[in-house]
Amino acid sequence: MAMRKSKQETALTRERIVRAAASEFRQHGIVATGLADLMSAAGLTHGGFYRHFDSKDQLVAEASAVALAATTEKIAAAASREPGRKGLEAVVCGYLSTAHRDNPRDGCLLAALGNELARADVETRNTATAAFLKMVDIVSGKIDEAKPEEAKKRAMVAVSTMIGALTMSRIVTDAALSKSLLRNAEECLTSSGGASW
Amino acid sequence: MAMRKSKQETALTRERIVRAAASEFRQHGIVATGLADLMSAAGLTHGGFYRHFDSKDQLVAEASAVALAATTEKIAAAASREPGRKGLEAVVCGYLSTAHRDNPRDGCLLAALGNELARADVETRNTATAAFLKMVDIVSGKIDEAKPEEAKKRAMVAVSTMIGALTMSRIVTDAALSKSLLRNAEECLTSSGGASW
DNA sequence: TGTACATCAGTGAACGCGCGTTCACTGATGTAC
DNA sequence: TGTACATCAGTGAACGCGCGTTCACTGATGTAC
Repeated sequence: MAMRKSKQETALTRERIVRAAASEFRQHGIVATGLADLMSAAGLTHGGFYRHFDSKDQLVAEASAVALAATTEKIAAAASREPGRKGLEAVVCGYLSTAHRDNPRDGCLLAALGNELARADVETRNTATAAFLKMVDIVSGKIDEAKPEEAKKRAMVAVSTMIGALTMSRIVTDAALSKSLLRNAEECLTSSGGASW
Repeated sequence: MAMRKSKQETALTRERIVRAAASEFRQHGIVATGLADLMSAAGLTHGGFYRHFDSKDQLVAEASAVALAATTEKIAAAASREPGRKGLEAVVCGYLSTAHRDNPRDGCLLAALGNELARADVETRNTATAAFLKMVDIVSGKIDEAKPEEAKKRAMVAVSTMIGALTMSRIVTDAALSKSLLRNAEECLTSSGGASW
């Protein structure tokens, strides 16, 4: 049963653990996810964990980085599909979809872990900060009717709105309200010249 | 040492536990807060917990209700201080203040526990839903330039923005960025006739 | 190319610890007469 | 009003359990000659 694996297999195993962690943390939260759960989700026993990582915190940092990279890539892809405001709409619609709401395990880490990230160690929070700024930059690049500085401000608020609305849509027990939350935020963020509030 | 307390004292003790829980949960998260920590924060030993509550989940529900009631009251108070848009500004400035950011233990539960609330039991989530709607109603009442239905939509988005921006301001490791997050959201939510995004 | 040996990925049991929960006990409170 | 007794808030020890972490062991991989 127990046996050494080739270097290639070892690297794949490590990736598998990180991906499983990225999913499990987003689904159940960091504190609530045990290493044993996580390793068995990756198809391994928990004893082997420390061949790959120094601690749970290190895995949290790596898994967070992987999860955030996936999200920024998705957002960048949606943004580049169409130019200007149309691209912005694609980003917002994707982020504020019921599919995203119902699948935190492969969705945005910032919305899935919010408060736990605020309590995570510095490395993880640095990664989260960088990812947030990247999202802001992508969105900002799609607001072409404003000066860059102003566009960045608006983008920062827009991303905050997306995170807040998605988070609330997952908390709320009323299905209609949950959907309204997503749709209202979407409308508000994509209405071009309309009134603000 | 161990002795029976009067009914009056018992009621006060119970209140003390709920208030301590409301603080500790918001500061450290629900899962990360142990009953022993919590009881000693209330000046008691952990053994006595079950004289007052059936389970940790029951305390979570009660503490959440108390915390959320305090926040909706604060918001209502700020809103009623001045009429119309001025009142809205007071609400937003208070919510998006650095004082609020730096003191989750007596701040908004929705921002402090975000993702953990999404995983809490139904009773707790119902309470959170009701509190969110109350906040939306208060804000909505201050948007007097729009029709009630439209005002409610905007209020829902505004509250989502507030929660998202406060959450992000706590995650981010860059102090200047953290402050920008709060200020940009504040500006955006209080600028009257300006462009949207 | 083939043989001998060191390496180390993964297993499964164990470590101490703190969790939520239970319980025997204490002794002042509250009640019955 | 005073006495006798039941109640029960709070203590502190203990319950089983799962946590993060460590470790002896296995045996195929990788390396040295």
